[in-house]
Amino acid sequence: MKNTIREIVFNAAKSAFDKGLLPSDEIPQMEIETPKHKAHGDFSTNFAMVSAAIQKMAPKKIAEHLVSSIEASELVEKVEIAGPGFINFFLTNDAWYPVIDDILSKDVAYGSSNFGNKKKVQVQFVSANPTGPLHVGHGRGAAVGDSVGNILSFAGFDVQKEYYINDSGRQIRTLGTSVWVRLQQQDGRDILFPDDCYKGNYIKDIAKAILEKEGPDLLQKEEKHGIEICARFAAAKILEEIKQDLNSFGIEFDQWFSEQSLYDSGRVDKVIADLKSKDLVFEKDGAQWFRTEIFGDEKDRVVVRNNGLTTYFASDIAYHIEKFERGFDTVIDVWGADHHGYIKRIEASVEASGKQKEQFQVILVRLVNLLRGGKPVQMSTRAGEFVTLKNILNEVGKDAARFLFLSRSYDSGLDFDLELAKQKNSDNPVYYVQYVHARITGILLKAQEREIISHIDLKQGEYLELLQEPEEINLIKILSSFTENVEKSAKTLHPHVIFTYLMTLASAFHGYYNKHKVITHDSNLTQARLSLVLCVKKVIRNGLSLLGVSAPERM
RNA sequence: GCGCCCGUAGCCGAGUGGAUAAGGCGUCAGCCUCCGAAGCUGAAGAUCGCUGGUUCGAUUCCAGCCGGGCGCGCCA
Repeated sequence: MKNTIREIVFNAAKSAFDKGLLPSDEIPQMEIETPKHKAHGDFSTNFAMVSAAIQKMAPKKIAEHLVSSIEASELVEKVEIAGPGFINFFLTNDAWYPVIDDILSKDVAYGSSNFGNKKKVQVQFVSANPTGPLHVGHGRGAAVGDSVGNILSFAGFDVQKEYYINDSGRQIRTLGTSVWVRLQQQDGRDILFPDDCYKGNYIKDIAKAILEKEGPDLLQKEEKHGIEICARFAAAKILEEIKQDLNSFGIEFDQWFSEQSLYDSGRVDKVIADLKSKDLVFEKDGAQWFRTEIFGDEKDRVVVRNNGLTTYFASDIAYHIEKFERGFDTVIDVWGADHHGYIKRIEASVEASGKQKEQFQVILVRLVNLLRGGKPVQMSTRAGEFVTLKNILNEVGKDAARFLFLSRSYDSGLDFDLELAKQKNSDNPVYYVQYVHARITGILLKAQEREIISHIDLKQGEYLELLQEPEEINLIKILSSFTENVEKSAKTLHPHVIFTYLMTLASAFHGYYNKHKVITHDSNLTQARLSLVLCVKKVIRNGLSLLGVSAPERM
């Protein structure tokens, strides 16, 4: 619809120039926007104001000439000049009806577009160490990453979702030691539990599980070997549980990428050697440093320590360069906001490999404050006690959790109240939106029962011109803006744009429902309204699915 | 101290440089013999942290200050 208006403005500008009303045929960067206030029309352009300098003419004068050159159209009811020179377009009701047939025919694809031009994008998220269960913070990151992937894909990007497994020797060895020590303790030996080991109770469970599998001989093994066995077993088991948790959170990754594989294939060594040959890595104090400072970082960073071991950063450089070698145009990482100091470092790696730093983007997700009835839930990392993602899913359910995680911009902190999330009332926005879907399904079934329609999934709108109520036209307008909202969400990488859109649509529907009956004694009008609400149902479903939330037929 | 992020009503918060700053919670007053009340309608509530600057126009961009969060390891 916006593009149609843009065309009308272009043509009018050209015609005004041809007629000699405007001195220049240059068309500046102008906006076609939907005004905040209905009194300002359906669409508005700042053409006259931004043209003032080019045309050397007062904005109002330009607007007058432009408006006088607009060709009459069935879509446009009237055009007004307002304020400092805005040109406001008021469309006829007829202009909006085609939206209904468009939605009915595109169905699950309505809202998708070619905005991304099939550009290859990778979204990497969660990527938690396989050393313990996922917690709330991972949940928010997971919801954000998964939705961003869905939205980009819907907007026409070629998206791959990836999980980076930090399974490098060092961390996994600590995990192995943790299990090994617990094993010894459970066998009655008096061993002090090391401070840098993982303290959670899940370690004890893993110790029991491995003892069951390997038998008591395990305890007699030489320590180094025993730790190794424990490490492998524990990492595999935890990763399996992480996969299950993510699965019940509705998330599937296209690829699980192992950090260890970067070492095994020699990529880490090769990258360091390459950087050294370009003099981007140098030696100081017995360590190898990457000159990240020349790329804008605060200081240079160590990639190989003076004890010969590589840092986490070393494999991260190799990993990000490897991603681009896989052909991605853009690589997006979803991180906890506490890692923001790391961005410059990775940008440096990306630039050093010859890519633009804009091709690497980081979504920083702020922390989640877990509450119960307004009071903070105590989480002691010292004791390894925390509320896991699994606990939350069991308590509040996938849909409520995901919707709340995406309810606001990720660059704000989020209070997640377990009591609130469980409530099935208007305090809980997920039900507000899902209720629309269930409610409409109810109406359609009723209409089918009364034999007004033979099937609840109409393929084409009927008697649309009977939709004359302002609430009806307003609903269609909101429906028609779904695609541009998806694009905006994709462009800004902000899934909460979809959340806000769904709330707006749901609110408009509930208001309409309370004011007007869909099923009336007038069968033509009823069919028209059924066409409309079916479209609302489909768009609600499409929007919810981008957020990974289900659209129930009944609640 | 340096760097990044945030500052919008009592609270939570939306807002591609545009005209009268969404919505929700909470408060107050209403709506079910009628398609699902997990819903709706109305009222009250804001010097958009402060001060300058850029602009025809700033909540939005820039600078400084104030307040909050996070980060500044040869940890991951």
